[in-house]
Amino acid sequence: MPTPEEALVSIDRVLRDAARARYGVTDLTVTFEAPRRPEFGDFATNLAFGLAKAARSAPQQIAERLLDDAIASRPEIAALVVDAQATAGFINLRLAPGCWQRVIERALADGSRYGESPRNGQRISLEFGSANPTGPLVVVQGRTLSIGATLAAAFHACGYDVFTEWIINDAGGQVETLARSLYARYRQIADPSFPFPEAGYPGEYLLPIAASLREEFGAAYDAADESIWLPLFGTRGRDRLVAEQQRTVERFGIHYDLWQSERELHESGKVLAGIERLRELGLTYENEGALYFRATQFGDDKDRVLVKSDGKPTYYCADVAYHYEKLKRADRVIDLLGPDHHGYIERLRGIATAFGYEGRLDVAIAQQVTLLRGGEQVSMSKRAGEIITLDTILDEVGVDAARFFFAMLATETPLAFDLKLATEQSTENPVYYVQYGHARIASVLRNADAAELALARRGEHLAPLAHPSEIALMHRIEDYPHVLQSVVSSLSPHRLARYARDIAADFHAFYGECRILAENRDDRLARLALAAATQHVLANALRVLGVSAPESMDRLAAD
RNA sequence: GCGCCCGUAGCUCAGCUGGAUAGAGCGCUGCCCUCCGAAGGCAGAGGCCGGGGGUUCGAAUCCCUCCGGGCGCGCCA
Repeated sequence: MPTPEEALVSIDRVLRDAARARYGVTDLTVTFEAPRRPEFGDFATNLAFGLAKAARSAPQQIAERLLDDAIASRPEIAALVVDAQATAGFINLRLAPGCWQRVIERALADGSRYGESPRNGQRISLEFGSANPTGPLVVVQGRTLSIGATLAAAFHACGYDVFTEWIINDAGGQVETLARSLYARYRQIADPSFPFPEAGYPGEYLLPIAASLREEFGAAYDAADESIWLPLFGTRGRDRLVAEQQRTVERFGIHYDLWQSERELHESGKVLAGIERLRELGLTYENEGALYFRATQFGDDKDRVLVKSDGKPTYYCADVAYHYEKLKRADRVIDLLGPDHHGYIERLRGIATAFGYEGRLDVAIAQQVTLLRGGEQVSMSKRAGEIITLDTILDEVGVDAARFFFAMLATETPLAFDLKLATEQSTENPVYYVQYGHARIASVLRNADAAELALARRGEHLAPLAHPSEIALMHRIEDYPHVLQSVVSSLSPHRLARYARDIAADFHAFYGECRILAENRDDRLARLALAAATQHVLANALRVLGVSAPESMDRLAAD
């Protein structure tokens, strides 16, 4: 018995043969899709609509004839198809359960690797989540982190070598602001009347850092000149805050291969090298003392400043150099940026094209998160002081719920995130539904006879699987590798989160319809195999999402 | 003014390259544990898919336009 994919290849062939024989149409593409409504079968094709004009007849009539010519009259195809109908111009097919059972065989054989693709040697550089080193990570960054990390894991599962990078924006004026704010806090420990800078960072998170600097330095810098303390406090503050950001990221279950300091890019000469390369290419010019990049040659609105008239390079300049580095060492570079970077996309693409890497850079924008609390908008400006840190959310809802929730939404959709719902009703988070599915299977498998379960896992006793809820679940399992591919090809990790929910729903429905530990031994073996296969897929999907797959969960108390 | 994103059920959101009666969760109304975990299942109510044109056998999906909401348009980062 062929797999569903193989069966569709055969059916595709006979349908095209039939179309050629009857209507003389040769350049025909047949696409199959799973219809929304299960009563329309496992797969449907709309090819009769495309033929209608050339064949000069109604789609429904064409569908009926193709069905007669291709499916019914070919015994080898008829054996794969238990039901085939032409309705409203569509050809609806129901595959033999044996095709679906092949999927379970495969899932059981591959286990924790099911859905993965072989290594393909392609190198991906993925940058996401980067932040100023001037404060703790906030809730909104949880979204970028979650999306980026899931994307990275999906690329890895699809056979790519993924290199994840974070850029520390530590070369601009904001580090000076940090230094002044921190210095003021340091002085205030000894002299509470010491003025806090007007545009400083008022957050409480600087207080413990100031305290530890006081402990280390004593009063050593109270009378020091600004030229002495400014770089020192800037560097110390950056190091402490980056370390805290790294702790939060790690706690969120995310690993970075590189934490790239922007300052380091300058100090190592890489920025100069990047500018030099552009100069060689004839893509720079000077105007009023500043150095410009000819961005308009690459579709940008205006040329962009690389080096300001005061001799200091811009942030963009560092990014030019950084992207030059990334493009040289990766086959494909992906940036996942925040919503305030729309205007930046063309500029980045310009870099790639200028350096001769056109089409190798993708920039995705994760849209804004608006914070609400009980329907009221929460202001999130750092200057106003009220910041909701990512750690706060992790404390309240846990890593699993946060990872799943943020990955669940399409990247380009703005999100209204209600803190009250997230914290008070965390048990309503769909992640628990998915995890419960996994735990429920684990529980059933524990109740099974160990020897029998081992036998079932060999995937040799699947023949009884034919109930609609069993077919639906097998179909869903078959879909998993395609979902992973689609996550990667469209940079849409939310599809995986949706899929996890869907397969959990299919399992729960199957569980309600069919008793897994059935009286009949054949049924029992087959259903144990299906449950075990489902468990693998759930665990694999959750792993990519960065969510744990528990063997058991605490029962909720009855109301 | 120009550019990007969004507008789908009371709320939060799916709907992949155009397909059949537009889906899910939460919330709401009913059922279902002498049986593998009720954080579950089944059934139901709830929609001019922002408005208007167009393309198509067929449009939530593509094109144009208008209306709403958000965000960008620095020698800031």
